[in-house]
Amino acid sequence: MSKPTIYDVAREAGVSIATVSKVLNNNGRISDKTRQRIEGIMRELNYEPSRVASALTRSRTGTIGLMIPDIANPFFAEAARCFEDGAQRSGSDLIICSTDRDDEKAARYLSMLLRRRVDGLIIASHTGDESGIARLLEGGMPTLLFSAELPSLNCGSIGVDDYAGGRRATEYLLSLGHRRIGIISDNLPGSRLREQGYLDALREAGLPPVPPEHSVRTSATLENGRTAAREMLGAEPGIRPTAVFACNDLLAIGVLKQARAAGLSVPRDLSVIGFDNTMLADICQPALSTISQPLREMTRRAMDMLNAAIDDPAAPVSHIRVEPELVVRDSAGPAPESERSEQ
Amino acid sequence: MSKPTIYDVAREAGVSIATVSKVLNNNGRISDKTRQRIEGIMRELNYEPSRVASALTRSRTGTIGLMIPDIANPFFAEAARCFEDGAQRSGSDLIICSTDRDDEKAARYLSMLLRRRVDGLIIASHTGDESGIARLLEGGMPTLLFSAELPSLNCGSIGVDDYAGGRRATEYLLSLGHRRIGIISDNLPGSRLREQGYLDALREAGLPPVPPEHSVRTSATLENGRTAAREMLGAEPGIRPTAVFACNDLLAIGVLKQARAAGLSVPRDLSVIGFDNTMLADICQPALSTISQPLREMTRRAMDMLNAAIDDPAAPVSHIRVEPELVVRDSAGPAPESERSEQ
DNA sequence: ATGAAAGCGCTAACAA
DNA sequence: TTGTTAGCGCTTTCAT
Repeated sequence: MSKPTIYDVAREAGVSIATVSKVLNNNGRISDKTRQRIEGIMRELNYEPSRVASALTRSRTGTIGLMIPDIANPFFAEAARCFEDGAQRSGSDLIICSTDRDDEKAARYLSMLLRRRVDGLIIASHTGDESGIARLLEGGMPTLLFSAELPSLNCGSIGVDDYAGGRRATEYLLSLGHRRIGIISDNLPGSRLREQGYLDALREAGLPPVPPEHSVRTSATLENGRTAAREMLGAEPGIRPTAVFACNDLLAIGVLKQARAAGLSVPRDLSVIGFDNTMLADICQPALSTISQPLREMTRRAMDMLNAAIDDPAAPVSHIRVEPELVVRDSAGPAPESERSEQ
Repeated sequence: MSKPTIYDVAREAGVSIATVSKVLNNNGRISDKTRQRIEGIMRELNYEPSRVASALTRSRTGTIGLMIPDIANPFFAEAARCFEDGAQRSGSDLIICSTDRDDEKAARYLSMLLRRRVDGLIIASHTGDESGIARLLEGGMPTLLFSAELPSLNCGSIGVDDYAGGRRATEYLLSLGHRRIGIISDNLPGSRLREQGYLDALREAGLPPVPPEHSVRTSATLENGRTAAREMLGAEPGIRPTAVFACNDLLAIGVLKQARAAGLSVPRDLSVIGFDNTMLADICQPALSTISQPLREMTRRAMDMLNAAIDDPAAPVSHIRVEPELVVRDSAGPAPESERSEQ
């Protein structure tokens, strides 16, 4: 009473297993009559061909690994969903691994994925140590970096143009008349680029360098955003920032929360802009103006790139950067009259 | 230059593959000396044993399937994270399938999981058609229903006590003096139980039956919550509900949004209570009072149950119901003076 | 158009 | 303690 195998189907149909295999994979020449008979029997037997057996003979398992920091983080959950759909379209399944940005955990997952002989790997969780990825590449594993570039490695990548995004966010704030603009950034490489865009935008606007107390770097949680904001907004009006650029939505929402707790009205007393445009941006109050990553497009292209790499591991890798977009909602407004820049 | 196999290790170590297999699985008697030599060689060769080959010989693949409506939905993302950790602890990997509550999609995923020969299945996505699950059970697939019971099927299940949760939410609102309490519920079986708890609580409080316009059933999106609230709150004060129980957080947040749009202050003019206690409840404004599902505990026990079923498919199934808990935040308050019930 | 047979990389008796 | 061997359920030449 165990699961039927290809032998059962063959016996029942009075043909050889080779024939059954051919109808399974739709190759070879099979007469319509036998094909239909065999298909009927498969249905009758509730036959499900073993993908583990076929993975052993072919070189492909039809599974791809996705490493992210945490599936419970809405940004990555949304990305994972897109990847899942993409994998599905190309007949693969996804194994999602939440690394918590823990190098040891990441290494364990990596080994697991290798043992599973995944066809390819998408890494959306920068692990700090490039050596693991370098070894993957040496081993010939098709690998794609998502939202992270490692220029020293010959590994394809796709991500939003973080620098442009940071710049765009800052320019928007500047255009609203803000001149004291704080930043809360994450430790990740992408976040550093966003910060660089921010700095350049300020410099080009002729503003003085950002004082250290208006720039904090932390890791991306709501609570950290709050803490950072508490310090930054503690100063008196006229000194504290009139706007802050948070390098992701979670941090931005922490700022919103803290502003409220401190009795500051957003956007009247303080403007806030985030990054990522997760569903949270639409849920918080006031709704968050933010920089949107075109996830759907990014993941679609990522899957295309990965599939290409799987089909031809020798193909040259590419690095793609897509344009982020400003999404205006309600959390950023004109700088207070008294603080307006002259431009 | 392909991936090393057990043969490569054996040759290099000058032993048979059986010996290598034994150190791999830590069984059989192996002298410490050879074990260490073999382990050294494995490391040297960067050997990763093929789990697909071992899955073919043993009966287990070490993977379990998780069917949910949508990984991008925070409640399920949080649950998936817990499941992932649980699977990890027992040495398995998770394949997550977002069905969008689409029966056809669910069927496709189901077949894929069967072909992958998953060791077990957690179904957290009620698909409406029990026949698929019935067939699974017949086929001997260890299956666990999460947040859904199918009394007609001999399938283990674990979930929160929805009835008690609905009741608890409603009693809380009653205790705040509300007497016109609306409900927005989902189509899912769990949601119906929550609604039943709500109805019973109202009846026992001696309140008149809920008029139809104070009870809407829709599917769980923020937008639907908003729409439902728009209708329900359109009536004049004195007629419209002073409180609404939304059967999940997403719907509740929709209500919050609509209340704000309609110029109603929460909780002064309207109290709102949700269900699930997702991270959203803490992010929205005012923070949402809600009924919490002890996800961590539920998923831990779920994994235990599933593993037990995998180890002994003949063992009797159990149905576990865990207690939900009221989490008080800021979205529910006393009923307006003029509306207080007498009790 | 169909079949026979040799693997794929492992595990698990059973021998030695 | 170690080795031999027969599968596991498929795919894929190569014959027929």
